[in-house]
Amino acid sequence: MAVHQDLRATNVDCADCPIRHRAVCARCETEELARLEQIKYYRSFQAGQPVVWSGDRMEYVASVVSGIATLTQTMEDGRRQMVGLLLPSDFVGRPGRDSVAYDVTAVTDLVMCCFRKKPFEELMLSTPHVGQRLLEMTLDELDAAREWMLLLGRKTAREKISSLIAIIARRDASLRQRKVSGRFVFDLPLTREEMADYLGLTLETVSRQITALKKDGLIELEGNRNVTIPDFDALLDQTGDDNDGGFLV
Amino acid sequence: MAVHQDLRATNVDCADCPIRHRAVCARCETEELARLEQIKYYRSFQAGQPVVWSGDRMEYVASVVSGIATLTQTMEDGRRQMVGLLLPSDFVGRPGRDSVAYDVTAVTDLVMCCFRKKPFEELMLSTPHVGQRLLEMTLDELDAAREWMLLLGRKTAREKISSLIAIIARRDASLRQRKVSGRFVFDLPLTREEMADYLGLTLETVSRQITALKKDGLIELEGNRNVTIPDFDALLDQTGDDNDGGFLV
DNA sequence: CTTTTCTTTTGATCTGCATCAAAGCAGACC
DNA sequence: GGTCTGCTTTGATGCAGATCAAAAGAAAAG
Repeated sequence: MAVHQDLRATNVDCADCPIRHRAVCARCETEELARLEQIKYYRSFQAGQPVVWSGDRMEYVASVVSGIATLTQTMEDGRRQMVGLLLPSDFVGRPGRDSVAYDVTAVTDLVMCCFRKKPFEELMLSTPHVGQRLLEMTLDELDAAREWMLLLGRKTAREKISSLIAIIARRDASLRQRKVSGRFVFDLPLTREEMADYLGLTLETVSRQITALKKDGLIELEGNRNVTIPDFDALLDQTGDDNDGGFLV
Repeated sequence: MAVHQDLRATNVDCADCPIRHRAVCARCETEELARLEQIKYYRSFQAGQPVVWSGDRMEYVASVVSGIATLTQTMEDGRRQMVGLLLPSDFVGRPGRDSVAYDVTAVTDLVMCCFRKKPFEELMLSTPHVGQRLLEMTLDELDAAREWMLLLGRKTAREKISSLIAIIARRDASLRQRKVSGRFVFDLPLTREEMADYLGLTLETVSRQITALKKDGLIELEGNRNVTIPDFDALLDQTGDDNDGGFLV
């Protein structure tokens, strides 16, 4: 999720935190920053560790400082669907509701910047900018969810994998402030099984399709995490999307 | 989307409009109501008519007064996925962005209560309650989208149809203020093809599964729109969901 | 009432992905 | 080094749902 250009980071701890950035926005009061600082704290999780379970109370809202987390839903018989992928600067939590409807899990080691919910909600009421920013972020997430629904409902396995690799490449590039063209090199943050849960496939199908993309020269692999995309547009052609560049998130 | 209990409707024109209700909330100023009235207007659409196309500018935000509309995404080769279903009291539009990313279509005759975007955005800045309510609604929609993603990614055809019928029954019942148990009778607002677009299936599969549910006594059909659910819990058992009643939307 | 058009059902066949099974690989730990 | 343990690949087979095709209803139009 992109950070506003008119915002400046004031420390490295939480450089990408969208909430905090909003608080130090040139348009806002320094008082807000002070109040956000008071209710802010950090939490760390190890790779694989649950952050919260579906149905639990979550007494804070938070943004990802570093690492990756997933939101997943699980059916009684164990079928699992990922419904959210949180990268640094993404937000999680629901002001106005105290329990979560899905499992949140740390995929890699994870640091989150948390705000206790009650004071955060009060802050939202008194400072419209914070709520405004949150609405904007939630609407972006909704757009992303709708893109994801098209993928789940109508794309083929090959299109799904191509889309996911393109999404990760793009987000990785934007986090590193690189531009979106030329040769991409990055590590897949997810296992084959996690990719399958993202895409509504089995891990075997994911593995087979990645092998196929490799054979077709659309991606190169070093080990089974490190990916190189020699020609990003060629990969985009495989996603089934209108690749006119007008892309969200 | 449920309307707050502490809100009262003041006219029949737009009885379920969540924005307007918020404006006449006992906690809010009457001034807000007056300002909302100034920027409000109604638009009607005939069944089948497009409301906006993907990529168009949408210079208003709106809530559905009566009728049904869909949000759909379409791939170049014509594959289509519904990504939103708007029933009365649902909201559509994006403060802060001027173009839409999907087609909005009237499924039945449709009346929408529209607010010109610019003044609406200004109103949001000055009256936190309106923005607050909008955030709440957007978060609800995001939860619904995530439930929908589980359906698209992991459910079988039978589970998908059962889920859709249950969703429509529940929303129909809540619109009519009936309680959620006992015998449900209602009309399907969607054609088989529209249901297929909702569920990520083909219309033939939808038809076959509906026939199967009928044969198994889980639903009764009169014509091919009017549905009776003799035993709602029995239908819920077919959806694959934890039917502990803790359901959103 | 008849004709046209759209929607729905039903049938036959095909195929993409799931499932089941086993072998290959790589990092962690002793 | 060797042995685990968890991840990934590859193979063989099966099946749910797609596709192709046509008939049967239902609603709209003349």
